[in-house]
Parts: sequence; structure tokens; C-alpha cells
Amino acid sequence: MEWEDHEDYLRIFAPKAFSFKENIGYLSRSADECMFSISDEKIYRALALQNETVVVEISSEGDRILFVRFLSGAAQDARAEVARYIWEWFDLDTNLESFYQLTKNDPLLHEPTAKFYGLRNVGLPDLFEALAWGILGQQINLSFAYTLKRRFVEAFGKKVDHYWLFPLPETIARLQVDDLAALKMTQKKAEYLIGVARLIESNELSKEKLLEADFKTAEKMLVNIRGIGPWTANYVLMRCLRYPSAFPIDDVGLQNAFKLTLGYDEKPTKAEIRQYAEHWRGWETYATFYLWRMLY
DNA sequence: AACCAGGGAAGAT
DNA sequence: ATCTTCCATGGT
Repeated sequence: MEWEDHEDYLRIFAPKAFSFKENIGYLSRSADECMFSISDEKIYRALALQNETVVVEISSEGDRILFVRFLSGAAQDARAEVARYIWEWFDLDTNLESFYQLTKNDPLLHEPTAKFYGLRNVGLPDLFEALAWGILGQQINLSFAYTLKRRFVEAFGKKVDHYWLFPLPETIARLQVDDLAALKMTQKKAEYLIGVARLIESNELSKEKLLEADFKTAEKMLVNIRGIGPWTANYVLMRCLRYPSAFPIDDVGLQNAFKLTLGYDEKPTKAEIRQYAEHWRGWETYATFYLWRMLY
């Protein structure tokens, strides 16, 4: 991690193949997002750290240096924690150069990788947030998913200045199914969310445990949880745990992105998707992420 | 106003 | 192992 602490601000030096503009563009894709806001090419959000809560403003100097100001909070030890969070959020440990090398002649990926050069898998570092977003998003369109997330966050999260912190698992673990169903999600979703919150609260499930396992083992650990099938498991393996080979192959967005990018009239079959994906073995996460980006 | 969306569970084959 | 049905809401 490369960064400088200047007390009232931080500078974070992104690696090659990073474009602040592309990442801002990605983060601006939904007007209904409630976990951060973007205005004038700057990102604003609250972060819950070990010992305090801070509000940060993230802008850029050029396209490779992230410039972080603290709008509230930021004791000495918090600043390194913020730098680490942002480093992870933008997936700055990944070297994208070999991905670009691999895809520059790929019939499907050459277009998205050229168009969105420097885009990162801007993830969901918090495991409960990633799982909850996956569960909330099951079987509904994206706009309703954002509506549900907003209701969930505003009902059970915490507001810091103008910004929301995602609900904590210990809060959700204590709810009844009806408390969540009142937000107009299905009874099942309410059950799944409470179940996952309880597993995290009891530490039976944690990011650390999932990261100790290899990809296939972590996938099995997740799929064994009620409410988490292959789609949600791979979504979380991609966006939170950052296994490079995660691949939600049944995702309808992925099928639509194939259709759009290849100019097909019909969605591709699973076999076709597998065939294309052979070329990007080890980079399925980034391939999926760039293909999704084609859709909005 | 009927019908569809779409991932997961549960039950059936 | 693979299939069918159900969930329950918002969008069309």
C-alpha cells in the first residue's frame, strides 16, 4: 500500500491501470445508492472504524492519486485504517496489466476493457453488507433492490452527519421476521437476512474464515448457508472476498451483457458462456465486472 | 389487470 | 443429480 499521511489529508497512490474517473463513473451508476454520495467528482461517505466513525471526502489529483479529506473524525490511528479501507475498496492490490494483456484480443472483452480502462472491482469490504446486498437483490430488478436496501439501511443503520452506516449484524440478529417483512421484502428474504446476521454475530461465519479457505471451499461454506445459493455465493466471493475466479454464471445480467456485447438476438446458453470464459480462466471476477459495466 | 422477473428452497422425479 | 413449483413484491 502506497500512501502519505499529511494529518489533515491523505494521499493514496494507485498502481498502474487505475483511473479515478472510470471508478467514479461506476459508482455514479445509481441515483438510488444510499451508502455514499457523489458530487463534482468527489465521493462522500461515513466509515465505521475500530474506535471511531469518520466521514471522508475522496477526490483525485490527476487520475492516479486519491486525495482523502476528513470531514469529521480522524484520530492518528484512524488515518491508516481509512487508507487501508480505501485501498481495499478500490481493489488496489490487483495488478490488472495481465488481465488487459489477456483480453486485448478477446472477442467479447476487448470492447469493455478498452472502454473502461482503469476500472476496478470497487467492492463491498464488509461481509454482512455484501451478503445482505446479495440476498436483497435476489429475484428482483435492480431499482427495487436499491429501494429495499434504502429502507433496510434507514430503518436499522446509523446516520452519521448526512451519511449512513450499514446495519450491523448484531442489530439484525435480534429482529423478528415481521420487522423486516414490514419493509416489503419477502418473508424468506427476512429469514435469510436474520439467519446470516446470527451466523456472523456468533462468529460461525466471518471474512477471516472464508479467506483462509481456498476458492471452492469458501464457495461451499457459503452455499451451505440457508438463503445463499451459487449466485449469491459467487457474488460475495467476487465483491467482498475478491477471489479472482468467482463467477456467477447463472446471472441474468451476465447473459444480457453477452447478448449486448456480441450483438446477439438471444441470450447465450450456459455452454456458450463457459466456452468464452475458458479464455479468461483466473480472471472471471474481472471479466464479469467489466461485462456488467456494459449494461449501464 | 394479468403477467413477468429471477435466485433459492423444498419437494418430486 | 435434475426438474418443478412456490415465493410475493414492483414493473410492465
